[in-house]
Amino acid sequence: MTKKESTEEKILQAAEEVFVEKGMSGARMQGIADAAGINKALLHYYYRSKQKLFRAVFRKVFPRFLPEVLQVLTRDMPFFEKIEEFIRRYIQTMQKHPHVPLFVIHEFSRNPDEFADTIVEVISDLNLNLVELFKKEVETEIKRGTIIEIDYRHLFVNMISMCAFPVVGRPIVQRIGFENNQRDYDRFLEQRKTEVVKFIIRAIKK
Amino acid sequence: MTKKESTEEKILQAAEEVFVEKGMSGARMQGIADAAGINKALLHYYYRSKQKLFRAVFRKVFPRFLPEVLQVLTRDMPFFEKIEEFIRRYIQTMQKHPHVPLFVIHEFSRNPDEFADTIVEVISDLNLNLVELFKKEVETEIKRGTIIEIDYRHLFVNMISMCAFPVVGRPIVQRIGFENNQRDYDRFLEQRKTEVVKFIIRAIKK
DNA sequence: GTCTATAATGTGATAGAC
DNA sequence: GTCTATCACATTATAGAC
Repeated sequence: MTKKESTEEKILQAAEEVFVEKGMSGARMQGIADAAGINKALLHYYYRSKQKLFRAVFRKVFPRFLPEVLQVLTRDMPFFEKIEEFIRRYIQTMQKHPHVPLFVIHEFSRNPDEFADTIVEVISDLNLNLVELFKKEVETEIKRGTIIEIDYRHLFVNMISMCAFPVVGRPIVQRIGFENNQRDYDRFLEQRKTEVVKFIIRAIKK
Repeated sequence: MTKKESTEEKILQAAEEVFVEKGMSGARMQGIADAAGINKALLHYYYRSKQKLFRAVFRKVFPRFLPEVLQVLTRDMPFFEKIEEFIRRYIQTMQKHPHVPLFVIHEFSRNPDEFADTIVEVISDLNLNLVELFKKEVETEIKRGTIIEIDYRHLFVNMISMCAFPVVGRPIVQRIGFENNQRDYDRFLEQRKTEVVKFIIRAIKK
């Protein structure tokens, strides 16, 4: 690895930390430089502007929001097992990168046009057909009579919601429902890997 | 109403709009002054600093996140109907104030200590016993044999998640799953008022 | 109470030496 | 490629007239 690549990578890494924590408008170039252990001017040498650096970070982080986990949907395994695997992995990923969903949603909400192309691009690469694939699979199971009649979009959003929201809203949910006890909430999230699966399957199984 | 109260209220209203849209660090005092149709200096005359003004806004907006809707839980009505009413109202409130949950979560995450007292205070006023009350009600239904054995916390978080997340994550979900069609997504949210209820009841009914 | 003008500082970005 | 020094401008906040 050349020295150039190393520094550039170090900057991106530091920028990710700072941007994800403080958001675009809250982050400071000086803070990123400090986190990277380099000089402010170098940031501009490599990335020209704060906005361009942010775009690079967003491009890097976004895929984790619709994690590779979606790939699970392509596997050849029974429907219920697939759901189980999906839930387990999605919560796992959220636990590993707890700030990602809030970061992605927040920045994208504030500035949809800025990142629409990035999202479309990433989706096209990874997941375009995956939603369609999920739809077909749900419809197949309905015909088979293994699950009840249900709109695949509601089912899918229910799944994502129950996995992502407890992580996105953690600061508040933990404080209100768990006396702000971190260990308890970690246990709670761990339990959800099985609880959510049971809940979903019970809701749709015929 | 005196002129003083009127101006102060106008400022708070404008500040709410701007802060909720851009966040604490993204908002500008000039922008708030413009939105209120007054001069920048007046903001400081009434609220001394940006931070103090923001605190006032947060204090005002937060209760909508755990809406008065939680009060539904205190009503004397059958358990399943109560759930139905809760879901319907919660989604309704989120539709009406779609930016609130993201705003509250984002700002609180970035600065928990700054708002912890506000949250505790509001919760104490409104909802402290409500979670406890929900717990008892769930346990009663379990004993009665009307619903399956389930941890009330998972059930409650599931309910909140399926209502709030589709609104919080709307910009992205709408783009990925609904070709960014606003009407379709509005319809989708409207459907959820009944779909989520059916989903939940099916998941817990014995 | 409300305004204009301005101070005081923060911040993104660039120039230029090495 | 990396640094120091600095510019240009945005932004919060205050002073002081009315």
